[in-house]
Amino acid sequence: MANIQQVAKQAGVSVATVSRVLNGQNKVASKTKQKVEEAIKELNYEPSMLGRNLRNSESRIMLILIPTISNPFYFEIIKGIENMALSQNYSILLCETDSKPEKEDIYFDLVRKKMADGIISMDPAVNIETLRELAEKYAIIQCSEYGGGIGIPYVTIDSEEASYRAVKHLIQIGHRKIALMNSDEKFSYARERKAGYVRALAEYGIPVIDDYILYTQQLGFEYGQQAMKKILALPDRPTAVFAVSDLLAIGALKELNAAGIHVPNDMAVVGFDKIDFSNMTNPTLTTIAQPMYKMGTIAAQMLIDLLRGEQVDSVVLEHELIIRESTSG
Amino acid sequence: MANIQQVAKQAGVSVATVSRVLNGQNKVASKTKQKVEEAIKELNYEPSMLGRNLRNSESRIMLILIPTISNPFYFEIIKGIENMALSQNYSILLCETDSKPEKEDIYFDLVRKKMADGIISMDPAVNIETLRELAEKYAIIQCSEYGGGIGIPYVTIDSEEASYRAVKHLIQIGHRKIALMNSDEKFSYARERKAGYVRALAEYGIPVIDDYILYTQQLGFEYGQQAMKKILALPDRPTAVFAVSDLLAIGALKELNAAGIHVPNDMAVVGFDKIDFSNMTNPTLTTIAQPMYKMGTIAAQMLIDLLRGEQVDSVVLEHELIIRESTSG
DNA sequence: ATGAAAAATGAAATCGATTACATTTTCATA
DNA sequence: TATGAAAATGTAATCGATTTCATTTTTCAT
Repeated sequence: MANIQQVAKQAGVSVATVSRVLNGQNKVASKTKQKVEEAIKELNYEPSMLGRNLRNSESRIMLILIPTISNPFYFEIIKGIENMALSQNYSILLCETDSKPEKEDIYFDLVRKKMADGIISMDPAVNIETLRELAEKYAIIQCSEYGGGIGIPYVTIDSEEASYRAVKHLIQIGHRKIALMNSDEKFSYARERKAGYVRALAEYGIPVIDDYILYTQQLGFEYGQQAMKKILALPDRPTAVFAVSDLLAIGALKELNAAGIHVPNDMAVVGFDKIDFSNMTNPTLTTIAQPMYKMGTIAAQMLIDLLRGEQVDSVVLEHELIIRESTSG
Repeated sequence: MANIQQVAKQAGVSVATVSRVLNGQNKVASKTKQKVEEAIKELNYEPSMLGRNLRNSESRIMLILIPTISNPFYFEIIKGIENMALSQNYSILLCETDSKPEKEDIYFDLVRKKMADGIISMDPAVNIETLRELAEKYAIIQCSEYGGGIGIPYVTIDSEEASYRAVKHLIQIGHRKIALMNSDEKFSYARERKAGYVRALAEYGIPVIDDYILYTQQLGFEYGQQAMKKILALPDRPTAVFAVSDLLAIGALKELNAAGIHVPNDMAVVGFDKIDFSNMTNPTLTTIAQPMYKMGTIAAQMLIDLLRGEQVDSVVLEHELIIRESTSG
């Protein structure tokens, strides 16, 4: 495995010249350049990023923190991040935290140890205080989920408004007994989506019934199924459910199917995220679409800007209510 | 951001001593050790992996090549890899190739440039010749999908046998007109699964009908839907379908649903992979389960062994036919 | 107290690149 | 042809760790 010294020797020039050829910017006489390129080819030389990175004090790696890889919601975001990163010569380290602080810390260490230049955090469970401290020394962007007011730039959608629209849609098609299948309120998105739910109900003078609001520990089919079981056991059963995640909604649909309850006639269902699978269910799922790919590219661009020392501002992207069979027989 | 020099100065020792304290192995007087540790704490020192990696000529990063992140089949494998990697102080760089050689090459470059120590390839589209060449100089493990006979260790299941069992199951419950929804035969798994299909039919004296074998360009719901449309248009319609991926099978189910064809009564369906979704469909999907998590941990361990210079042998893991509603009314 | 062996520590080379600064070469012009 | 500016190239420091080998300190039996 040749190094730059050997290339220099082979080409009969100094390492500086080889480096200049490598990086293209500086002027090198075309004859010299040719000699160097030949030497590179002959020796099958590939510049080591280890050396380059040390010298440049950068790793050109960005850390992506996600709670779990199992939620397809993250797919498109990751693709967006990856493409933007790649186009600017960054690679991405995908880190699944399982929403556990210990695992989070392992990954934070990678930044502290210069193995990664910055972080795009999508983990709603992230310890916000740790994140804030870290952000003082390192470049961090929040994507999708965020803690406001801590000075870390984020890109997201207006969850409150999206939720409001989803619930309003249910009300407008005639529902008044609407359940909310939420996740833990320690997550900002959970709080916001609840707020939107409450606002929509309030606007139509519908009282908020505590029993209609369920909390799931995690996002996953099973949790949606369980929550739906509880809803079905309610004495005054709701006629509609708004779930804060497609995964929950799909689990709910499954449970409704099993119970022989017709969707949307007996129970309407709305999800959130528009994951691919939400169009494969029977009936297909009404849901909120987020511009995930775009969110990813923007997050990556923001991080790169931040790393360049530029000022970056938070971004709120548009969302869209996608009406499908689960709310329109 | 302190470096080892400053710690040494602060502690009144040499950098060698600090390094020894850092790495624990060498004997350092406990008094000295304490001084150093205090200095580390005072300066908030974190050793830079850039320096360490350059010196050690390793990056402690392993590359995971997957065709697309959108197939949940990879979830558990990735988790397995990640956990094993983490436990041995490796990080994983997740790389989506989209089965495009250009993208593949970008990632291969990371290995050539020492940004990654080795590769776990799960990409069936990977250029096998490139991979073989690369394997001469770098550590590579094939996971799930593999090219045999090129001397690169792999961990996988017996796809031919799994496919044989799936089709045999369909035959045993009474089907004789069985379609195969395959993907491109450039992939080894596609060839093997077809072979298993053919063997099962042959065993029962059922002729192979070319029209019953469909090829999809990719694995994805839409492709399953399209293929099912073609099957439904067949003059002598099959009564069962074996799809080589759950994604295809789920798309097929969707299409059957839309066409008002009852599963399994009018058409039985078998998938492959046992992704989470496969239990959420209506009806639930009969499928082949692979020990994905285990496959991941083994692949990671194999790569680490390879990096250590040890001899590693290929592994074939068990699979299991999971019979659910789509084949048992 | 002495000396040899063992333990602890330090000096300096090394990994492989980039780059500031110094030096040499080129080349147009007087 | 001599001269000076511009262009090309080289020298050597640097990034931040690890590690070999040399040196110093400690330990302990005599």
